Amino acid sequence: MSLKKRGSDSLQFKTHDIEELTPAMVGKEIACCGWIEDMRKLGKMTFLTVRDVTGIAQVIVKEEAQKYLEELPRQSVIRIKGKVQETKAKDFSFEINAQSIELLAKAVHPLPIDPIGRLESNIDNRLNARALDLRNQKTAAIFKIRHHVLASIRKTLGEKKFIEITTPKIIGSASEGGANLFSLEYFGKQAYLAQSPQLYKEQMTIGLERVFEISTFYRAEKSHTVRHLSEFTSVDIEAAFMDYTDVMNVLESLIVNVYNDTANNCKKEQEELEIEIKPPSAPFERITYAQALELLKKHDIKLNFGDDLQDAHLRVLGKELAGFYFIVDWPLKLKPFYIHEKDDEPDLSKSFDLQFGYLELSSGGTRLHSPEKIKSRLKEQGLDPSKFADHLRAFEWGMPPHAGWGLGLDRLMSVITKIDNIREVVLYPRDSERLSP
RNA sequence: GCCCUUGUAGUAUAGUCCGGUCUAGAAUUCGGCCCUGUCACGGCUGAGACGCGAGUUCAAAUCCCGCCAAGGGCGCCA
Repeated sequence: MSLKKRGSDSLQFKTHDIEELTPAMVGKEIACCGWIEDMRKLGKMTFLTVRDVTGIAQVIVKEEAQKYLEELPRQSVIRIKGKVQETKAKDFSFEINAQSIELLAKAVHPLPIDPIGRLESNIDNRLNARALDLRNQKTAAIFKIRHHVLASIRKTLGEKKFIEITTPKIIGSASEGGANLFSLEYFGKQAYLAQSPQLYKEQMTIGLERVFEISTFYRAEKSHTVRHLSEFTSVDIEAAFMDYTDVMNVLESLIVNVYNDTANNCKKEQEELEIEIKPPSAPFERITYAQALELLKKHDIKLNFGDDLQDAHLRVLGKELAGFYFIVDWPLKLKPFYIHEKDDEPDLSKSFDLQFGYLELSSGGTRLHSPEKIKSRLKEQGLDPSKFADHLRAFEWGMPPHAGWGLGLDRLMSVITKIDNIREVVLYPRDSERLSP
């Protein structure tokens, strides 16, 4: 029996992944590996279903091979050598008649959750046993989709001439304002975990013009909701010579491509999750902040210009505007110091949020590139420009006009998979209560 | 930081409102026996639980209080 050949690779353990087995191989001797998902003993023969990451196969064990079945609990890892043969099974088009079974690793029962999901374990137990939870095909489907989402994002941004970068997560200054940062001791100095690559990605437009980063960032807020985590994955772009409408278009086509790619590449995963990924049509609806206030007025919610849109308000808007939509032209005072004002209406800003229903997925805008303007905005917001000296120096070196956004990948995942709790779509979520595993 | 809800075998649950019927039930998992075409196989059988502490009561899984844990909401989230 020859070992599995995959390009120039050969695998020591098996001749085939399970998905590579076909009814046309009846009579052929094969070896494959996987986890025992189910077992039905019928006297002098036993049916196993064995799963690897590619699929599931039925194995029949009888006669002498039955000696291998002792001490073989479910979820144990086994290597099967056998012959492909025809089957009478309902759900399989062939089966493997085992000649030998090698126990590679025993699963020690009781297991902390039901790994195949017949009894749906609660999220707490599943997160405590996350690796085992990935044997549940619903859970595995989420992270297979996530892989395709990431691949799609990299493809789209690469095609649009964005260069992938990685910026520091350990930073020396917490002076940006806004969210609370985690602090840590760094060789005797005070350091912080970055909440965003904002300043670095802006600086990188000088040398690389269009950059993007996909990384985890940190926020030390005791938020207790289904949409917040202390450690989250952000997709960030920054592009020289673009303004906020340009980067909105980038975001829009990125989202549409993600939907198209996952719709096409993740058929099995959609079945597992009992969802249909339906690509949205571009352009997404765009309403201004002022129009959002008008809409809310119709629902007897009276806000003054300059009031932020609270969660309750966004829920109302989300019912009016199903799916993806942009809220643009926010009051300047609601936006961070680096956001550019509108040329004709300086109380407004060249900014946008991308929403899905009530959920904010992304925010971005045209950035200031004049260091003088940034300094005065910093002062307006009660921040000390001297704390930004490193950053502001770069603005003296030929900072191009630029725009960008940050997109919450985990929130996007929860929208795509139609799973409300963000913890479901993150392998090992970190929130104010959970630090392990 | 504030508010609400929930803690019963490994898992997921019934019972809690209205204390006694609970020696805590069914399922699944796990162990043993039987079974040569299962497919959530089936049959027989065994093991396994009231989060912790204090209280009320003749009597507490059930009511009260505290603690712990979990889930959710608000706020926070440049």
